[in-house]
Amino acid sequence: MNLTESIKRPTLHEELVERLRNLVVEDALKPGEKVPEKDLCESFGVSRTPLREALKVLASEGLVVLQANRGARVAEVTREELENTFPVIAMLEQLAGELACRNLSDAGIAHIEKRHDAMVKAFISRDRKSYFQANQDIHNALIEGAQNEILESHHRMLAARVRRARFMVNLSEERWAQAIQEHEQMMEKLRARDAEGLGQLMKTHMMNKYAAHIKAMAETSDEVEQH
Amino acid sequence: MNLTESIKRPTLHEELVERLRNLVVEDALKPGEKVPEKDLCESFGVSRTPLREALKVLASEGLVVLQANRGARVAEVTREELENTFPVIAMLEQLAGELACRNLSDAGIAHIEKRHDAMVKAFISRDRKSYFQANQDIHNALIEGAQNEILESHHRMLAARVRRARFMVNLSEERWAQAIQEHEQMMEKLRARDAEGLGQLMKTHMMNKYAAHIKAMAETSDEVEQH
DNA sequence: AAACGTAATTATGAATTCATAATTCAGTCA
DNA sequence: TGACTGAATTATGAATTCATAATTACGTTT
Repeated sequence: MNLTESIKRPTLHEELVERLRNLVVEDALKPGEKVPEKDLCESFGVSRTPLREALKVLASEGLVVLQANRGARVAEVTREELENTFPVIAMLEQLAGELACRNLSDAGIAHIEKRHDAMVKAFISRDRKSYFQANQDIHNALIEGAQNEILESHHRMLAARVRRARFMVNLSEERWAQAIQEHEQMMEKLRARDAEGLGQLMKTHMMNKYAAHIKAMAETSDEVEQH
Repeated sequence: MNLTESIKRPTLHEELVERLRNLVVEDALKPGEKVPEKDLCESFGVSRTPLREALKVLASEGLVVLQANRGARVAEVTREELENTFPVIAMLEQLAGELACRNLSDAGIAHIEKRHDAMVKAFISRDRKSYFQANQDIHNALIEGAQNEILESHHRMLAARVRRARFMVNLSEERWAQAIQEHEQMMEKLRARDAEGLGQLMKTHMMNKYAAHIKAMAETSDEVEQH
């Protein structure tokens, strides 16, 4: 046990940052919506001061936008923002792959292997919910496995901004199969502890995910136009 | 001109974030030091509320550390943090190099060429101040040239954390010459708009900078031990 | 009725106040 | 003298208050 570790007692505003972030990521507060300061204060039972502090932090993370004298709005996820974000996430995932190969313990790899198997099973039975969960677990384990806090925090920030695009819901059958295949390859590289290889694959995997998202978006807007 | 662009009128806390960030990066507030809330309020002529809001933001950027009921301290730059930060910056620079090659205008490249020449001149006359300035300008121009706001903001955040290490002061003659050579190569790739090539070089350039820093640190601590 | 202008209301940014935790300092006792 | 105790002081987190900007509601005019 590390006795130098400081006692964890979250302050009010830290707690609020967490909660508000969830509201935004979970889509309880929709993009473009005004953040109802007063209501939130009441439902959380806090005064405006800590809530506003939390909003400032969220703004610096890009999850909300502050307009002088007009309060905060949930940031819109623009096409341009996604276009800019994906390449950055892809680079971070590449680095994470490289580092995870070097720094993960055998047990850590074994754990990912288990989640991978669960993910494949979920794919076979077309259980989207379990699939997404396993997929998420694998990516998180790889990021954590990199053992680089800076990398992790920046990845988390970017992932939060992107997750709101909810691009996973319109996962096509093709893309799903392709993603599984990519994950198979990733596992091979991880088992072989081929750092460069895994990094390269993770980068590509992320960019393919983006491409699929763009494609799905285009198709959706086509449908809309037809109405 | 874009008429939809909102009017820029910085609020108090945004202004303070800027100013405080500078105080930390410029080393006016030293790592580990307590941030003197009261004094800063007086010298800036503001109340504690906006200043504290600014501190929360700086904390989320990792520049200061908040301790519950004990205020804020300037974050220490640990060896481990540097070790984690450099590879991440290097990846971002790689991406910036690739994107800059594709997105910079010819005029943009010409401008960088000018600053490069100024940098070489400064090297020849061993004018450290001008050298650092030109170097900084070149890197900034390349990051901006990537035309990716997400990339830019995350790079800025990380650069701020690292700049405080003041690793540039102990620039050895060897490393200096090597850096110039690397910059020459970078210019070649940029002129040729070789995106992959420039990206690769910028990544390596950053990691070499890190290696030189580590070496300089080791030598400094050796000297200390001899005393 | 639609458009404009103005007053009332509300929301926001920032200062101030308040309760409490942390720190300093003085006094006591070994 | 030096370590400990507890009161006084200070600093901090959060609530409240206050001034002002933004929004809404209303009335007037055409």
